[in-house]
Amino acid sequence: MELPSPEELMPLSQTLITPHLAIAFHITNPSHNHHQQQYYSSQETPQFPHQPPSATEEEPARTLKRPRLVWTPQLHKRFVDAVAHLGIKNAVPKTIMQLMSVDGLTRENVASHLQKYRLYLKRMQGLAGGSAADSATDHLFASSPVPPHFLQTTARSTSDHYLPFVPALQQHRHHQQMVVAAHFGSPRNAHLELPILSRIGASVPGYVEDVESGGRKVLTLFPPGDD
DNA sequence: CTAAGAATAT
DNA sequence: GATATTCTTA
Repeated sequence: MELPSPEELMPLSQTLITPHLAIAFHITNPSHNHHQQQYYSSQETPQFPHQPPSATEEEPARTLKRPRLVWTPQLHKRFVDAVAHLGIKNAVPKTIMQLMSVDGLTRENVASHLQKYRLYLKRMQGLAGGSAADSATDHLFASSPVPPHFLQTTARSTSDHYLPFVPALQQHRHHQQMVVAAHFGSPRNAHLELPILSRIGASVPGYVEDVESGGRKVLTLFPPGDD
């Protein structure tokens, strides 16, 4: 099965800044500092107010506060594809995350989304007749077709995985995106028993996308627009 | 100890 | 409401 080549992949990206940059730019908690919550390209150089009296120590990357993840339809599609490919059994946050191989995507991100998605699926099974289960909330979930076997009332025993992992093709239409300097994409999760994963060495290049959402700067893993 | 999943919190 | 974080449990 075709695995996404770097060119085929959506410009999946995660706004990431190195701990060093975060410190240097004094980027901290968005809820406390949302007015300065920004992510800078390698060229934009913000003028930060000042350095806190005793904050010159490097803070571990895992301790840094990550920006809120926005689940774009593209990203959700990757999620669904991953779940479909894995089968309900193996579709747990960690595995899904690994198969998605989206740079910067955390297990918690996936876990939270999975929880919501399962609720959606459950709610959808109730409406077997044909009445649409849309409440403007499900627009995201409705954006990607739900694989039939997701809606099994009881878990299957055999054949639960077979769908090819179809990468979301992207017509190089995303122009001037800000390419961030920080590139966390490395063979971070490159050892797994899953055969497919061994072939997925690819993490996606980094693009930065600031998005206004409810007055807060938020980060997207995909540029807005076409699919 | 890790991580899934549900329950809360922001 | 969407996503994050906490909490309990496997």
